Amino acid sequence: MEKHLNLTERERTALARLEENQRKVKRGAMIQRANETITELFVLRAGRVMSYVILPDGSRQILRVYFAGDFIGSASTVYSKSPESLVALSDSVLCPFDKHALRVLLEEHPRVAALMFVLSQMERVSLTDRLASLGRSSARARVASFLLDIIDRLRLMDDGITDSFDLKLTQEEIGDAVGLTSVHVNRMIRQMEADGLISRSNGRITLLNEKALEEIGHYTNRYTDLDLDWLPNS
Amino acid sequence: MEKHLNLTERERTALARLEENQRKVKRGAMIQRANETITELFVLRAGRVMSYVILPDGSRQILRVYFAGDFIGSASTVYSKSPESLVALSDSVLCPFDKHALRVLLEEHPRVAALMFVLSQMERVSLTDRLASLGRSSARARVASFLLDIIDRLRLMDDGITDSFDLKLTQEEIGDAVGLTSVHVNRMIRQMEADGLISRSNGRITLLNEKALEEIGHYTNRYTDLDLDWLPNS
DNA sequence: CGAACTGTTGAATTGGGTCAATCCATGTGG
DNA sequence: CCACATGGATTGACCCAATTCAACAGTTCG
Repeated sequence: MEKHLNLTERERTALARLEENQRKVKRGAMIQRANETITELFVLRAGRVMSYVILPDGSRQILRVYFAGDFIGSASTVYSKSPESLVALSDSVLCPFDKHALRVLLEEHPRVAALMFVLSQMERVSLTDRLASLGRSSARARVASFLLDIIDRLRLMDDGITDSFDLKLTQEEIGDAVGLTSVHVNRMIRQMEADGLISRSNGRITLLNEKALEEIGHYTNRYTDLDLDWLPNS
Repeated sequence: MEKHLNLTERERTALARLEENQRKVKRGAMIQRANETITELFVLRAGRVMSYVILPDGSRQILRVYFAGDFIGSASTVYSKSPESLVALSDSVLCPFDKHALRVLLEEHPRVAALMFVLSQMERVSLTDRLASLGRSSARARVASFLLDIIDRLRLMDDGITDSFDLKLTQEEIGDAVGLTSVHVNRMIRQMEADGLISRSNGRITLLNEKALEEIGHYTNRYTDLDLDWLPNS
């Protein structure tokens, strides 16, 4: 994200201070449980994390998958009890910090505050895209756009990624993210494989025809084409 | 929202400056068209507005309904082309301001910046609730939670509201908001009416058994129980 | 007054869910 | 090194919630 805003030394230091403390967590570890009191948020330094909620009938909705560099748990800035659970999808490194540290940061570094606002807006738009996907498209489309979103977000962090990536999600989890059962996710994936759109080996997925997948999933890459010039200059 | 943060005179003035210009729009007026270039955002001073996207197959997903006091179009802070359309659901009054005005505001008033961040987080959580609703619950549940969300948001602005409100949405629009067809929305509403959960006259809806509706819709009111004490003090 | 929405209802259809069996890869403890 | 347990992937048969299609009624408004 820093590529969009030339941070001053002072700002850089202030942000780095948030990452002073580190906590390693194992795959599957619960980082935050829904409805429990929270005062911390995190920078995800390495690994992969998901947020989700469990409905009263036991079904799960995965809200978002997070990657290195993301701020997570920022709902704690508004609610005293967490609206969502956070679980590590792979061994991860978290940098926890108190919401009061965030206050100091926002007070002293208005440009960083603006940046936080912007990041929050990006996440909002990403959620609306997924809302449209769940509300108005077919199972096939949902799976396609989900895969595309994940790979595009991985590309933001790692320029080396071309057309294949490690999903680190079971088909059940994919289903819980896009509102389908694991059985039906499997059918869609196998169908996409049969159609030559993707291929798989181990947990690794290769997108063989990204153009077609974008069409199927009604997908738009929002991560290019940002306009952050209006942000305060150093 | 100001009830949560005692703004100083200076801050109040700065916020008021955003509302210097007014624009009246009629019901049905397009305020912002998806994919068109944008540089403005708005404070919705009076009336009701919705945001939505149209998918390539022509179907529509309503992303959010906005009420007086809401900031709208804030995606313009990140994207040069609007990711969503905005249309007035009733005659409305908008206060447009340029994103550069937002920059000045954020630079000079860190507490206001923090507040904007917080509002943005609240909207994010609201979207995740709806995501869970679309992804993992039945038609009945979706309609129930949608109605509850609307009435709770109206209550925030108007303490006089008890159990009835004007939806100002057609059944087709409700469907486009919760991912159903208008036909099925009608069936759910009539069923809820037959079950004595709601009643209707004109466009007005009365919730006869809110407790039961919350149960059915897996609904949690997020608007109570906020924790904003950490926000910078004046 | 007529056109164009909006709401309502029934009948037929279907996309995705449910249930259940089987396969397969990884452990893991003895 | 083997026997067995466990969790995910895969597939088929059947089911059902929601969609589609279609007809009609009530309202609004130019």
